[in-house]
Amino acid sequence: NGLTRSSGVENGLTRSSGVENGLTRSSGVENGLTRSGGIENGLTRSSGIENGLTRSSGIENGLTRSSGIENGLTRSSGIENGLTRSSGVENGLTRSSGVEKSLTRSSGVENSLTRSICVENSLTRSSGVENGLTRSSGIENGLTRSSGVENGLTRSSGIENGLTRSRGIENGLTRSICVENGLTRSSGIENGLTRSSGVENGLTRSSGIENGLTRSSGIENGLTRSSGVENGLTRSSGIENGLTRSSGIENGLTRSSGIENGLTRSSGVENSLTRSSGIENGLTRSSGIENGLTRSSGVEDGLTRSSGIENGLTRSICVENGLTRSSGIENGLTRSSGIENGLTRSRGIENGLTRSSGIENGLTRSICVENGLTRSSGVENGLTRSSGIENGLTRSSGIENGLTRSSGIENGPSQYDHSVHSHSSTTTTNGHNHHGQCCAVTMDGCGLTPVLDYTAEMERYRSFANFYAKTNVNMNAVNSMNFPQSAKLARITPPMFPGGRLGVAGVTPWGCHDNVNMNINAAAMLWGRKPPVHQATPLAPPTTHPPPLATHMQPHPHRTGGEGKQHGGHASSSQGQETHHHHGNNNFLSGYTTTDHMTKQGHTHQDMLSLSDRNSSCNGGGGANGVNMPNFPAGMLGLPPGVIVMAMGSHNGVNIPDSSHFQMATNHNQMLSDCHHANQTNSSPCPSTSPGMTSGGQGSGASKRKRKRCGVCAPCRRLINCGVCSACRNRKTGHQICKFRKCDELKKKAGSIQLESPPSVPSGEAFRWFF
DNA sequence: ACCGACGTTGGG
DNA sequence: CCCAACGTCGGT
Repeated sequence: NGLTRSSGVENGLTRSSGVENGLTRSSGVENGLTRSGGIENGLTRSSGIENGLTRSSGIENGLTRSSGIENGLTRSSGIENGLTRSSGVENGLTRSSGVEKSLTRSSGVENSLTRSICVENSLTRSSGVENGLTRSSGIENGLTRSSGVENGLTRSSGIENGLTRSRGIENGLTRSICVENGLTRSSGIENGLTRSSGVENGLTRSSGIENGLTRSSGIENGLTRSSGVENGLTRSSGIENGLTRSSGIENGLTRSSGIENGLTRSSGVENSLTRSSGIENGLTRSSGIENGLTRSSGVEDGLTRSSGIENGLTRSICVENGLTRSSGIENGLTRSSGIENGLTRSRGIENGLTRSSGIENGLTRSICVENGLTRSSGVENGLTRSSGIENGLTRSSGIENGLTRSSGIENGPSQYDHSVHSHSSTTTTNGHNHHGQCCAVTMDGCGLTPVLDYTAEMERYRSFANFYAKTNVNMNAVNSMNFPQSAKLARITPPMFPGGRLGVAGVTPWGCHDNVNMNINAAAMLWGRKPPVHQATPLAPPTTHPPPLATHMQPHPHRTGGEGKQHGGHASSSQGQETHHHHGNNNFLSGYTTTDHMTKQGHTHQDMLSLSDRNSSCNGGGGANGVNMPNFPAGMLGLPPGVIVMAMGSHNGVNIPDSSHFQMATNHNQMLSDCHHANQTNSSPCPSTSPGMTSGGQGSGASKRKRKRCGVCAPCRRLINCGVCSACRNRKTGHQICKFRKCDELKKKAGSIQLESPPSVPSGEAFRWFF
């Protein structure tokens, strides 16, 4: 009962088959092929096409329409009750397949590829696109929309109930993968790459970006937002319930990874790099920075904040429960590393270097310094403070339980001018502390005050930490379950710096000789009664005796004490060299590379987010090409077995190695799999043979039992029947699963016991996820 | 090897 | 009881 009509066609083929009550019409076609098959009650229409191929198959009650296309390919297959429409396309490819009750629309496209695959009840729309690729696959009840895009790639895949929207993009790549109930939105982007993958219930939004890369992956219930960025790279990965926000950035790199319940925010930054990684329950914030590098990594429950900085480098590494803050700095370097429960603060500095490293429970503060160098290293439970200094040098190194204070100095001590006369400036030099009090420092009027001050500061901080922790607890409570993923999420185990052991080890952290000649205004101050008083209070409760380092290491099983010690001296000395680099170099990027190299500590896991090739397409990231992820232990975000990597068949858009796909994938596997024995065997998520049978002797002929789908192979991951294969067409009588969903394991002979490859998906397999 | 069909299983 | 899907058989 169908109507098939062809008119004004020249050398074209118009074919309708298996149609019931449908209308198939082709008009104004030239040299084109128009084909409709397996349609029921559908309307298929092609008009004004030239040299194009328009094909509809396996549609039920759907409308497929192509109009005003030139040299384009429009194809719809396996659609049910959907509307697929292409109009005003030129030389483009528009394809819809395996869609159910959805709307797929392409309009005003030129030379582009618009593709929707395995979508269910969703809306996929592309409009005003020029030379762009818009692709949606494996979506369920989601909205994918691209509009006003020029030469861009917009791709959504494996999404469930999500909204993916791209608007006003020019030459950009927008990609969403494996999102569930999430909102991914890109708008006003120019030449940028926006990518979201492995997100669950999250909001990922990019707007007003120019030539930037925005990427979110492995996020669960998180908000990732980038706005007003220009030529910048914004990346979030492995986050759980976190908020990552970048706004008003220009040519900057903002990266967050391996965060759990944390807030990472960058705003008003220009040409800078802001990076947060391996943070747990921490707040990392950068604002009003220009050409600066702000980095936080391996932080736990810490607050790292940078604001109003210009051309400065602010870095926090391996901090635990610490507060690192930099504000109002110009061309300065502020660095904190290997700190535990410490407060490091730099304020109102100009062209100065403020560095704190290997400190434990210490307070390092620099305020209103100009062209000065303030450095603290290898300190344990010490207070180092510099304030109101101009062109002065204040250095503390290898101190244990000491107090170093510099204030109100003008044109004071430099590295080779050792005349320190200010009574308020005290420096301990001895790298070796003979016995606790040997190199202790005393100062008039400073006996107790600093202690109180420090205590107050730490209390303040701790209250913050507690507050923040509580906040997150509540946050978690809302989400009920403790995230199942968190257990699987690679533990955040940044290799720690040698910490307070630096000085003890006898290694001069900076490799400088001047300390020996320093005028020592040695004064004793015994505020080093550290352990019982305030240090061991809230954060490191009962364990007083084990060396602090060991204590610290405890929660990080991946790290070995030997490792820490082994690299201890090396790392510190490297930092010393690095210092010089930075000092003489205004370009943070160059020093940046050096730094990374040094802090890598021999780990080969560099650039775990696989920035690599993406940099080439991003100005901001370009400079950071050599950037490595410092201090990430082998286990951190490596790809464990079971990783799935989805590239959606496109070889050019691949860049899969995104570490973020890690656990999420595994979880997803189990979710999709109907096998629930995953935890019974750790080697294989789902035994091919039911546990009960165990045909005693040999699995040879036995196994008459019905086998289960493995749940992890590519076909098993498919959600929707193709609707066009033989199995689908003969569903009523055939009782067979869709050909494209047939488990790879079940395809094999029943007898063949697979000894080798466990269900971990071979990388190649993942590429066929939806095909 | 592929397809269609039937009997049957296992889960909801 | 229903449904999805596995195992298997026979035909091409």
